[in-house]
Amino acid sequence: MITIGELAKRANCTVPTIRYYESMGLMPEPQRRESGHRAYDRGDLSRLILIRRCRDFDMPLEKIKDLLEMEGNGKPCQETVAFFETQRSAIKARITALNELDFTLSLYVNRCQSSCMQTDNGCDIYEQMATDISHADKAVASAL
Amino acid sequence: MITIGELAKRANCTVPTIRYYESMGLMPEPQRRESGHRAYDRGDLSRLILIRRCRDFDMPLEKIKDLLEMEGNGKPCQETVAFFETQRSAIKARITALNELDFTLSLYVNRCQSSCMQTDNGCDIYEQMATDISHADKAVASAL
DNA sequence: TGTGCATCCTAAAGTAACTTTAGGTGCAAG
DNA sequence: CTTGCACCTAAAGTTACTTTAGGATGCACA
Repeated sequence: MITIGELAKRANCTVPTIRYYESMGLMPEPQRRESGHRAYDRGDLSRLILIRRCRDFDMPLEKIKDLLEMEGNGKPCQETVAFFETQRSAIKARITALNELDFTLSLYVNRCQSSCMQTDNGCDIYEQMATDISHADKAVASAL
Repeated sequence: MITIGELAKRANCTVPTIRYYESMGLMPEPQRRESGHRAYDRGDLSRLILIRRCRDFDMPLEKIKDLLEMEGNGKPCQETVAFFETQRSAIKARITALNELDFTLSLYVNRCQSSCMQTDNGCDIYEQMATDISHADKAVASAL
């Protein structure tokens, strides 16, 4: 049996986060020591790691709850796989959008470095940003 | 002069978002018609688009506010460029993390599709997720 | 045995960036 | 003239946490 602090360390999250998951019904109410301190076992750790992993995929807590409740009942695969495929699409779209943003940022930075930061002319980065509604925006808008 | 609905459409955001920005001091209090309806001009549109663009870069509203306040005072470049460089690093890290997540998801999906979804054996996706603490996790943990 | 100091407890409030709701006004078209 | 859409304000709700307040516990060290 391990403490909540240990559990947090091993699952790479904070102590209040674990208590929060408990209050939301994602983590079970654990056993307690005489002192009242929570005592967790290996199963709790697995469950918490699973939750964190799903959160890495931006799965909302409600969905994770559903998934965890499905866990016992035979064939969660169809639904889980479908959800994961959806997540993969979202991830790809997000990557595309981020690449576009990175490109746009590089333009701004380069322009500043080669122009206004050298010459003491005024900087027009704000005008650029406000007017530069490129194809990137549509990608971003639809992906996020 | 355009309505708030028009402005929202052109800046690709919602009407309440604009009112929210106003309440946060990012958008100025606009002129009003006799009816009390807000009336915006071209400058307001530029400003809003600039704000949205910064939000695309995940710049927090407070930072955007600072930037907008710097706008008049000569040389915002140094600070802005530094911020953008930081954002670019964050974006790159995020892309790396997302690629790892996508890869991990593809493993799960492939495994289900070639195994339990074919054979009616039980699905071990949850066990996989709970135990598979690969190198990806560290990347994710540090990038987000 | 005391005495710090980290860790634990609960309950409640705060955070970011919006969205949603409730209850009402203005305006153009049929 | 009434139907329906866009607008108004103020307040509460959302998600996934984090932070704070005010105590209790556990453990190493003198």
